[in-house]
Amino acid sequence: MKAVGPVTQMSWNPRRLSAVAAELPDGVTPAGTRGRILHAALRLFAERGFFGASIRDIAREVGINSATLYAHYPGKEDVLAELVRLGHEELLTRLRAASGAAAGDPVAQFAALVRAQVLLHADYPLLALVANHELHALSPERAAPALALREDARRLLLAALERGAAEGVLDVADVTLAGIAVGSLGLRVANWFGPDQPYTRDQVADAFVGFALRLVGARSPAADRHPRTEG
Amino acid sequence: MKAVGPVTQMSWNPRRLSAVAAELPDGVTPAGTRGRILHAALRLFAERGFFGASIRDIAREVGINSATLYAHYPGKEDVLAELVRLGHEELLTRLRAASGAAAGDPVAQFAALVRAQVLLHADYPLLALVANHELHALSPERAAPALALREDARRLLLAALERGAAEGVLDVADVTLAGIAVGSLGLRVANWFGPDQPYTRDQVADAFVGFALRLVGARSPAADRHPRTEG
DNA sequence: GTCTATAGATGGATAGAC
DNA sequence: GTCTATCCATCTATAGAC
Repeated sequence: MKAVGPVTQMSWNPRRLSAVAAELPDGVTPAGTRGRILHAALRLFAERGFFGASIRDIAREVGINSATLYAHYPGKEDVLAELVRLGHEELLTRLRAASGAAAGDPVAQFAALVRAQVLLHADYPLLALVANHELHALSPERAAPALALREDARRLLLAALERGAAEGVLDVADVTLAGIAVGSLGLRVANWFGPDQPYTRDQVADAFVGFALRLVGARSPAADRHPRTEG
Repeated sequence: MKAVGPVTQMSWNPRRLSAVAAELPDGVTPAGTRGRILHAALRLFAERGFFGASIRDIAREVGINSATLYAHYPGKEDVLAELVRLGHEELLTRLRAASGAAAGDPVAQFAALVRAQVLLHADYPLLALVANHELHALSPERAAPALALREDARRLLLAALERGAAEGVLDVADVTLAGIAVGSLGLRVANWFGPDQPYTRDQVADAFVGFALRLVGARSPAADRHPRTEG
C-alpha cells in the first residue's frame, strides 16, 4: 500500500484502455471466430463506443472480411447485446457467491459483496465499461434483461445493508443513498484501475472494502481482510 | 432524508436523461442560435453519445437546417469541445471557490470540495456526463486542456487530504486511493440524480459529504452541514 | 444567417461464388 | 465459413443562392 506523499502521477485518467487487455470471463467465451469477434468488439466498443466503432473496424481487428461477421452474428447490435449479457451475468454470479458464502454476518456479507464488485471491475474493466456505458445503444427490449440483473445486484447489497442496520452493526441513515454510494465506488474502478497502477487487484479490493465499511459505519472496519482471491 | 425501509423503487438507472433538462451554467452560454445548438448537442450527446448523435439530429432539435450549424461552429467536434471546456471550467471554478472559502481547516476544506463536486454533478448532470464520457471523442490536442483542468481538480482534493493527514485530523492510509474513492462518489451523482429522485440537491450533498468524511476518517463527521447552497 | 442542393466518404447489411 | 462485390442509407461538410 502506497504511503502518503507528494502528488506526481496522473491517476484520474479518462480512459487508459489501451493498456488493458480485452479479456472475457473463462468458460463463457465462444470458441473460434465468434470469440475473436467478441474480443475485438469488446476492445473497440470500450475505446470508441458502440457508434464509434464500425463493423469494418471489428472485422479488421479480427482479420476477417466484414461480411464474414454476419455468419456469426445477425448484426452489430447482437454483438453488443452478448457483451452486455456476459458482463451482467458475471457480476451476478460473483455477487451471489459472495452473498451466500458470508450469509451469517451482515457486515461480512456486505464486505464480501463490495469485494466481489470491486474485483469484477478490476478483472474485467473493459467488459464492465461496455456493459455500463453502452447499454443505452441497445433497444429497450434487449437492454431489459441486463437491467433486471442490475436490479438483482442492487437488492443483494441493500438487503445486507438493511439487515446490518436492523441489527445495529451498521450505522446508515439512508440505505438507498448508502447503497448508491458504495456502488459508485466499485463501478468507477473499471475506469482507472489497470496494470499501469502501482496496486494489485487485492490491494485495491482491500482498500475499497475498508472505505465501504467506514462509509456505512461498520463497527470494526479492519474485520475483513481478503479471505480469498476468488478470481 | 429518507428512512430505512423496504426496497421498492429503481434507483440504479443506466441513464434517465430524458427526465433531466439540458442546462448549462449561467453567464457562459452563448446567446441566440449558437446557444440553442449547444443545448441541443448537450442533450443528444448525453443521451446517445457523440457518434450516436448526428449533425442532422442536432439541427432538427434546434429547428434549423444542418448546414446552418456550420455558420456557428466549424464542425461537430468543435461543439463537443466547447461543452467539454464549459463543464471542466465550471467544475474548477466551483472547486477553487470552495477550497478558498475554507482554507483554514483542512477537514472543512475537504468537505467543501466534496460538496462542490457533488452539487456540480447534481446541477449539471448532462454536462458532467458529456464532459466525462465523451472526452475520448476529441483529438488528444483538444482533450488536453480538459485533462489539465481535471488534474488541477485532483490536486486540490489531494492537497486537502494530505494536509488533513499530516495534521492528524484525517485517517487515510493511502491518499491517492482515498482521493479516487471520494472522486468516484461525486462523479456518479450525474448518472442517477434527477428530479425523479426523492431528494433535493442539498440533501444529496449533505449525505455524500458525510460519506466522504467517514471514508477519510474525519474526527467529527457531522461537523459540516450545508453552510451555503452556492448554486 | 439561413436556406437548397449536393459532393464525397463511410455506415450496416446482403447476394452469390467458392 | 469466408470471400468479392455491391446496395442503399446516412454521415460530415461544402457550394452557392437569397
